[in-house]
Amino acid sequence: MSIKVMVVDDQTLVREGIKSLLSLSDKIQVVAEAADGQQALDEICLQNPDVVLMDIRMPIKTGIEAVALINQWEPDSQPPVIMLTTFDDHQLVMQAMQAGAKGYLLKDVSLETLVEAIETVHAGETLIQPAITERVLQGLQGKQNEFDSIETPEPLSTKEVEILRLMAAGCSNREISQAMFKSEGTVKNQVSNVLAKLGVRDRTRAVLKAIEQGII
Amino acid sequence: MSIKVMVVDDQTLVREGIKSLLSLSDKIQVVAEAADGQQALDEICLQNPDVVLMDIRMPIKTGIEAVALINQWEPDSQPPVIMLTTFDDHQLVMQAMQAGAKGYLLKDVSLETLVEAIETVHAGETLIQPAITERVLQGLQGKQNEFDSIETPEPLSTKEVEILRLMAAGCSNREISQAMFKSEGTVKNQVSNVLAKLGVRDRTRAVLKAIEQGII
DNA sequence: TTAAAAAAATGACTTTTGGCACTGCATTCA
DNA sequence: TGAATGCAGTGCCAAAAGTCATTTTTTTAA
Repeated sequence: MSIKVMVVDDQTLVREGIKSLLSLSDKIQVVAEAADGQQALDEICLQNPDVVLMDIRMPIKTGIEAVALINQWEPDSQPPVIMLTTFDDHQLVMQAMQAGAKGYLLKDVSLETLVEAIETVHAGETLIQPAITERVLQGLQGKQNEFDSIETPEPLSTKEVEILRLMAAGCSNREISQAMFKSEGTVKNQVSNVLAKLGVRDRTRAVLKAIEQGII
Repeated sequence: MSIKVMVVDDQTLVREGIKSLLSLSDKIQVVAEAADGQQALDEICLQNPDVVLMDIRMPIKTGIEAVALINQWEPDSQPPVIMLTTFDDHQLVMQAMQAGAKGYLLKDVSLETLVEAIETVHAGETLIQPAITERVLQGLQGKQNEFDSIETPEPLSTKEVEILRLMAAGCSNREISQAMFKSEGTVKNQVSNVLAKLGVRDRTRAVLKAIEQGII
């Protein structure tokens, strides 16, 4: 029994393309489509899809409005909605999630990933990607979520900035220790301090944050 | 005899979708694809498509840059290029036209329109306002930017780009594995491949390189 | 249908990272 | 004097990252 999917996107080429693509999978059956949020609502009632793939930016009724309205229906008649997004959409994506979308995927995703995501939400599970792609969407100049933003931007000492610069140059702890004539253990401690002050958990993010904030 | 078409778009879903869609028409045969301008140039040499459909906004080399470079080739080896654009972005479109594109289409067109557009440019005509555009082209084809990438960076596969983007979002291997519905071991292998192809030794450098080259 | 190729997974392994607790040392300031 | 602070170092530990060889699965092509 294949999963009944509905595709909502205002761009004909994209919508038809995704339809055509999904038709290659025998696990998926595209049973409906729509070019805007309003049409989507109507079609869902008519066709009862198992899963809805919905673009965010659409005329008449946006994907966000559509999701919000779907969420007011009786739980049994609510199909899970996966938002399809581009890199430009971060704010909208968060709105959509709050409105009740079950997850979102970048359009930059492979067919296999898409199919697996559809299967996942159809099985009643939540897409894990949201928490992750959020950061992709936010990109380099992303803003923090509310919890992080309470952070006191704890100032880095001169040495810590030096360390951070070397980290951002791609140096390993050992290389940093050699560059700064310190023991590797000391460097590790310093790196830990930097991570803590920046509120991140590993050096990759520290570097990203440093670039973000123009520290380097 | 069908028209050999190449599809260039960085968003996998869109690219594959258009490919799949075009395959429905027996007038069209998709013989190649690419995810960025650089790949596009390589593929054109290899596959000799009759017509190229190209997105404007892409990493590494934009559609505009790619068109500009194609236009430096010998006239016989220049396939006509149709730009695909998401929004009505006059600025970029005009740049692309000046760089030598034969026309542009919004992605919001039907399959039939797309096919007709392909046939049109394949017949040697220009898509929009031929008289005017043609003149504009004549006047502005002298100046070219010459940035040749001497290094041939080994091209990343679709999945590898997906991985790299997640890496650049600060995701751990485990998070990536969850986002892509793969095992952590597989992700480690893939990450290793990405590192090798980028010629770097750890993920921090990979991310830095990705940022440098605009992959993310 | 079978063979070859690509993608995915596994397991064993080494290195790197990051966290933590604790010591020592020098400087500053009340 | 002594408490506080910042910097350096040590040792230990667990987790994550990265490498490699190999197997299994899936896809693709012949």
